[in-house]
Amino acid sequence: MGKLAFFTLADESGPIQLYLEKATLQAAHPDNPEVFAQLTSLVDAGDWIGVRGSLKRTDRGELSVKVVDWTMLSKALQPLPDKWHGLADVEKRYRQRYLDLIVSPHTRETFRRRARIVSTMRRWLDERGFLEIETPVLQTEAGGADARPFETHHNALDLPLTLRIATELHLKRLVVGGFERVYELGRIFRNEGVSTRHNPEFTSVEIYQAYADYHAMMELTEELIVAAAREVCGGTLISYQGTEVDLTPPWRRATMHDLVREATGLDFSSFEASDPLASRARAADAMAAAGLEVPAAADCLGRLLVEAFEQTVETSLIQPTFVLDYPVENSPLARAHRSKPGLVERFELFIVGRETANAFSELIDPVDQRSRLEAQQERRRAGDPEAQTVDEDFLHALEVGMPPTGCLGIGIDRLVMLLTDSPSIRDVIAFPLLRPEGRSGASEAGHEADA
RNA sequence: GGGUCGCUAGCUCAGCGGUAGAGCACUCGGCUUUUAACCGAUUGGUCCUGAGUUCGAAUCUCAGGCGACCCA
Repeated sequence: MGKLAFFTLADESGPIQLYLEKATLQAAHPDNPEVFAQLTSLVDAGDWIGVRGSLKRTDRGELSVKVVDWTMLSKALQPLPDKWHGLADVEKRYRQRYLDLIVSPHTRETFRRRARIVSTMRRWLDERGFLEIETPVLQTEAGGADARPFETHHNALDLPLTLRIATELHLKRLVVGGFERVYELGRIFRNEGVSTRHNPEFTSVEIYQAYADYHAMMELTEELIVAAAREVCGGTLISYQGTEVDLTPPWRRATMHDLVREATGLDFSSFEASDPLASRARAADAMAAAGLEVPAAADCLGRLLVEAFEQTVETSLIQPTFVLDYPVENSPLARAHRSKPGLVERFELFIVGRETANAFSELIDPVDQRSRLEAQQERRRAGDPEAQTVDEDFLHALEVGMPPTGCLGIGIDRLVMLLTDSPSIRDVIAFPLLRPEGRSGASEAGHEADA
């Protein structure tokens, strides 16, 4: 049996070396000559132990605790992953996140940053008089976005319910009620596929400001995201997956028409004809001639424009870019453009080729809103499962009277990906949705290991 | 939805038609100023599942499961 041993003791604040000297321990425990052997033989990597002792620097200069007493706080029954290689298996990192967190400081740092981003955004909004109000997750009608909801059921009321796909329609009711600045930062659920950019439950913040329009929301977007970037990246020049991204405002503003024309040479405003079908046909021919796909579901000029944008422009928008003025057909909740017929006052923010925010001057005209939602309902009947429904109570609220309002929605997960240099949305969600494993899955994963 | 790749010990991986392996971890013993791997020994496996080909399958074929990445 030796006379000396070294352990590394770590808690969330970091590691420190334990200097274990047989003579010191025995002198402190004259009644237990085996104290050194017990400590070195009973303690394994992963156990939680407590120690008492004095600080010293070893001959190698490492700050250490010279241990005189110790106690086992919690025993690890499962061995830790290889201390050098860590958890290389991506799937295992997601399925057993607790292990990933133990062995990967980088993963821990990502979730610390996520927390700081969220708290910075809340503080920024609170300081400017925005009020956070929680709206229902369980809804009889899922509205406010083009997406399919999760369906559930309330037993006592025998009532079918859906999980919310957006917070929009309730926050607008609050504006009707007189709150001029409201927001909600919370979980949204969409019954859709899973990818490096999509998780069925994700976090968004929606912000509503009365007497503002989408131009004001652009400035708000810049300031809010810059505040988060400064908090976790220390500035506005960041690197994402090897690409330099400059978040210094002001960010580029460009209309969807101009961006599509730049990329393809196609001027969609020139396709307009007196007959909507003729407009659509002219645009379709031009797109086909330019080598673009023309999906049948894109049944009008506006949808074709968006299609052309998605095919040719979207992924090329690396530096932050506000894309302005969307077709009315794709934006049933946005206000008609003040000067451009057929368009709405809406922007989406793209960074590293990904939609990161969406905003508009709100549609507050209840008559216009009703006809747009009825058009959506018609699409739904025609087989589009993502088309919106008519929410009569929401329309009633608009009839009571809503002030001009700007709104903004930001995808928190995608923003966190950007600011933590994470390639997959699963890297920024602690427990992303995964298909259950057939055999060992849930039961074995229940035995947690500790650091 | 399409394609490519992966799944072998707790972890990281090798083996690619002929007795299932290595390093680390675990257990036991030795060493003791170490910074991923000190020295010895012992443990440890439904080679993802199922079917097929074969004298013989972790290995080849097919189907399925679970993932990763790319494309739409």
